[in-house]
Amino acid sequence: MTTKAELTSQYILEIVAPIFNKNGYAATSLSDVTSATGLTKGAIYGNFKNKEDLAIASFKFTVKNMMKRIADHLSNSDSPIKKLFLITDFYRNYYDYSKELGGCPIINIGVDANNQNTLLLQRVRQVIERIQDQVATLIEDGIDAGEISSEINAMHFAKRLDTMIQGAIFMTYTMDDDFYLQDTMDMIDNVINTELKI
Amino acid sequence: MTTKAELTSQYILEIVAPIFNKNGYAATSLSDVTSATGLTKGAIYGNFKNKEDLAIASFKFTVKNMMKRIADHLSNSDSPIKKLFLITDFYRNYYDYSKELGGCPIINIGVDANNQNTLLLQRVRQVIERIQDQVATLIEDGIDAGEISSEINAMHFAKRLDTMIQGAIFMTYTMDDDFYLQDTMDMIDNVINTELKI
DNA sequence: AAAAAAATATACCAATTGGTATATTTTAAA
DNA sequence: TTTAAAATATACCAATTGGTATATTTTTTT
Repeated sequence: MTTKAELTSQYILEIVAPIFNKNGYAATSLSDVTSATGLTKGAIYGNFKNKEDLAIASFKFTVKNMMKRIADHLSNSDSPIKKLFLITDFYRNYYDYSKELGGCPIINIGVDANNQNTLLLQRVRQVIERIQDQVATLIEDGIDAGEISSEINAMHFAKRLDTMIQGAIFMTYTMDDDFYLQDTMDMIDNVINTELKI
Repeated sequence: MTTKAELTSQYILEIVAPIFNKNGYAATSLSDVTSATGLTKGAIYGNFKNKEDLAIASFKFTVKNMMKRIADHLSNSDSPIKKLFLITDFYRNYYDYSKELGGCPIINIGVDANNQNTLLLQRVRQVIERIQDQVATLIEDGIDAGEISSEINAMHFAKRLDTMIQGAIFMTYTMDDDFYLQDTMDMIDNVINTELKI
């Protein structure tokens, strides 16, 4: 059964997660939190230990949303190589989608937490590792299925993919220009076609 | 002649620029500034209009340092194509070097200023555009010199290069792993050799 | 419906925030 | 070396910060 507090916690995160994602930890004050939610400090501190706890929960909330969205998109095919193309397809719409979340949580919190908040940085690293593991597994599945060249180093390629995608997201956000994201996805599609695909 | 205040301004920037770069705007307080410099608010506000003015001056200071360093490195060759390789060569040592600056100013301030500080974001965009223009010019020079294929779209390639480099810097910092930077430079060198070089 | 428990609101706290007016010191000009 | 000007330090300001103790309300259990 869902208690009142659980509903409130969920409601707080829905409202607050994009704010932390957009502004970062230090630039988000508790008055931002209370005024956005319409709740008082009593309600906030009744549901979260402190500001850091709320920021971490917010990051987890945003990432969970994002990961579910990717997983849903990838479920449109059973073929590993097609799933790879579905990844680039997902990121072609990422600028619009991620704006709803307050930006890309990995870049925003990754940069914000570096030199600032160890716990948050740890979380970001875990998420990056998880994503890379999933992509690497996908590639290995593709090799096993005879869709992808066995010459490919799965984790190595996963890291390259991730690096290019993060670069594209950063550039698109900073320059407010979707070209970077689209062009990078073109490039990755091309690599998949010419280097991975059998 | 250099006045006392000019020396002080310079001194303040030397100390404070890495702090703003590391922590971001909101997470850097004026007490951080005074305690790091050993000066009082009187001295700070005598030399800078306000916190924002100091943050912008800090960003300019850091970028100037970085741009000079790149320019110096590129002066080791007159050949445009060799200058391209010198760019990747420069970024192979970027993690260590940029740590002295408090991190990569483009990524740090780019992310920090987005949705937060319009003036700072404008500055970041200008720097990115300047860098891309310089790389594009380099490629055009290479085409004119017969070193680079005339098939190459200079600005297009400059943007791709920039995107990959920023992605690599972000990943290396966030994961504290120089692999991303080294591997991306390997990749770019390979692209230059196989797609650009005549 | 009454009582117990849970959740939220209120009122407060000391510390810190960016910023300023003014006093003091240091520098440069006469 | 005196004097004017420039630079820096001091002392203060209201507003805001994250956080807490307690009062009140709401929910759940009996």
